[in-house]
Amino acid sequence: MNSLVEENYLKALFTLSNEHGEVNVNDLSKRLEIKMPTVTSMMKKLAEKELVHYEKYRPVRLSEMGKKAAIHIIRKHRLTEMFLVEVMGFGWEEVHDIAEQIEHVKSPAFFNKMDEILGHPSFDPHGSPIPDINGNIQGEQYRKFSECTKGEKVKFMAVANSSEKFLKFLNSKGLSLETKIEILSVEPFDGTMTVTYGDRTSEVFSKVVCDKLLVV
Amino acid sequence: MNSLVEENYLKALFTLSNEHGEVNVNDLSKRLEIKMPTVTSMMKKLAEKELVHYEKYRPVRLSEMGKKAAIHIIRKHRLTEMFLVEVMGFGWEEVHDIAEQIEHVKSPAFFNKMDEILGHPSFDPHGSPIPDINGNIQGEQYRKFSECTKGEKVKFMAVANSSEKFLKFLNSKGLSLETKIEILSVEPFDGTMTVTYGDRTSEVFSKVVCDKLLVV
DNA sequence: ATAATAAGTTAGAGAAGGCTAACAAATTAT
DNA sequence: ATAATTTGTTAGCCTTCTCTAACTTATTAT
Repeated sequence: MNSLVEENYLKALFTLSNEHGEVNVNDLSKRLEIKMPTVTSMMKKLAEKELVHYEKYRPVRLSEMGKKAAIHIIRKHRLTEMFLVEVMGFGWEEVHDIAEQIEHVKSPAFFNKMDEILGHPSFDPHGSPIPDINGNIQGEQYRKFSECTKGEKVKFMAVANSSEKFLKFLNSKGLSLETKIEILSVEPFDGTMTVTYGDRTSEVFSKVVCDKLLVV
Repeated sequence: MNSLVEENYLKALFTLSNEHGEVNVNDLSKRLEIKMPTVTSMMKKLAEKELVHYEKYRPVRLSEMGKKAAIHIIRKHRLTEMFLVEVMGFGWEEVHDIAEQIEHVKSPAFFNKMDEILGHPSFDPHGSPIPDINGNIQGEQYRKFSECTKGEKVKFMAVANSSEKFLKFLNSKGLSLETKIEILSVEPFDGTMTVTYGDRTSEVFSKVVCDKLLVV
């Protein structure tokens, strides 16, 4: 069995490799807010346990075993988020930190019960896919909103970041998943977009925001 | 903030002192399955943090602060058990180990939401009182069933032990909370009791079992 | 009252996971 | 091509929580 700390490394490794491809010790260090020497030594340990492939000075890759373990934790995290929103009535901006703790609970029965109560959902409240019990992930490939162009009409499907601050910002803009957005203009200089959706006739979003919106 | 490990010591200290009065290092050691020298050194640490009163070779007592912290964890544990049974549909025999993990979650909002969804329950699925948010405990004082005598008719109100094994035994005997039990006879030699309840005309319970049944 | 047993403490060690300081390798910029 | 910068590693140390071995105090039994 992997420790809570190991689980956090595996999860970070998985999500970083989905975001960037290759994952360096430095990326992990920044994501986990743990100093590089500590990360290096953990990589040695995880390599020893055959959860990662690691050679010094080279990027780190999850092994098949490591990937399986990571997906299992991500499943627990996302099921928990869904449960917190759908069953307990939390807002999508409140659930990340709680799920971050509950994902480490050791009890297949607990998460299977959540899954059952929720009717085996495929996506969490932030639009991220929930792996099934065998680790299969419904592979929706979304586009970054920031890469869309003037005149396009797209549907907001997921966020690339579940921090409370960002989600509260979206709440304040009345923007929720499944909303259809039309791009009125894109400022070439800094990527700022002017858009319309729902009853908002004209809202302006910076590139920082648009980068975190995933659409189809 | 207290660590998960400290929380477990505080909780054990609280429940043991409710069961026995004085709590010795040895009692804690047995309950937590941690060797005595480790317990001794943790007592020093908790005394340093003013969570317990401790002098060497003497029994340990929780300080007011320590008691408050312990009650807070017990509240989280019992709310969780109630939630698992009432909202998620688990059996009373399945919830202890899961609650043991979830009780350490740091999120007042999470437990307050449970409390609200459950309608501020006063007792958990095992009949133990759930402290309210201010630490007040509905102080029902139950009798040990094993101390009752022939001819008495009592009501089963709580169990003194929530282990899966014991609760599965009670399930197999069709015995659940609120059941009225009549004592047909008590064997003076070993305290074995012959009883009747529900549709069971004659069941025999050893003292080991009767000690764990709390009645009124 | 003293011997035997149980309970408690001290000392020292170890695993896990974190850190800083110093150095080495790799990458980027000139 | 070399210098500067960034990234990664090694070495050594710290804290938390655990242990065993050896010793001391307290309790129980004769």
